[in-house]
Amino acid sequence: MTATAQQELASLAEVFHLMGDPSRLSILMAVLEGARPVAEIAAATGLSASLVSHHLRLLRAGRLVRAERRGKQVFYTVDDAHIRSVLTDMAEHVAEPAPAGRVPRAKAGA
Amino acid sequence: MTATAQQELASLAEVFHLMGDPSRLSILMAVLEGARPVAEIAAATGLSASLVSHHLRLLRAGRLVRAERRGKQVFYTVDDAHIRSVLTDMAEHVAEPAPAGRVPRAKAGA
DNA sequence: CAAATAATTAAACACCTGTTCATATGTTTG
DNA sequence: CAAACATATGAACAGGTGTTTAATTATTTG
Repeated sequence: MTATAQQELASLAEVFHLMGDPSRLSILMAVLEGARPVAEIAAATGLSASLVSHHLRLLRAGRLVRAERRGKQVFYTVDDAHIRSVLTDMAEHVAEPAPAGRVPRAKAGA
Repeated sequence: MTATAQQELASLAEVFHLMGDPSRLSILMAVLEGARPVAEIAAATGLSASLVSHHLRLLRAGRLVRAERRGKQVFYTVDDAHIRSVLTDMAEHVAEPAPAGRVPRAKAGA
């Protein structure tokens, strides 16, 4: 594997890692439709403003969301269209029912 | 937010979390094109067979990969087409160059 | 400038997670 | 059955991560 491929893999993993936390994911969902201020995101997700802010910083650093200040408030939105399609795709995947008789356990009785 | 929505969110986050680790992501990449035995995955990714096996168990539990035994070897493949499209989509996202003048720092000089 | 609102940051804690090393399980072959 | 190969599992360790509480920095408004 080339060095640049390694780097792209790391970047890709970083993005997924950012989406792999329930709090962050709900934040992303909250700003999926349009720009919203932090307090509103906090209210919508049920998380504290502080925690939301913490996560938003990570999401911003990973370029998953964009920030725009309007007066006292700071509005956040999803940065990219890809994020949108990914969230949609994965939602479908998760929605699928699990085919029976998969993921066999190691032993029957144990 | 409804209780089921919370649950779907958790499931969704779990899937992303599984993809959010460089080792696991490289394993997924390795089995993206077709079924491969553990030893081959280990060789392709540069990870130990033990570590690959550990991760494969998690990926199996999350239904991201499927296992099939052929003699001494166990072949693994990506479980679902959605995973494929997601990986493709996100690869594109990451490949995009960062627009200049984003993610402003807190202070100019500091 | 002081007060109030909105958001960010810092420090600390509890918990989880990836990795390694050693051992065990399963499977074929002599 | 014993040996060899392929994979899986268990225990233990190091480092990372999400969350909370408290304090701080912007921004508007009296």
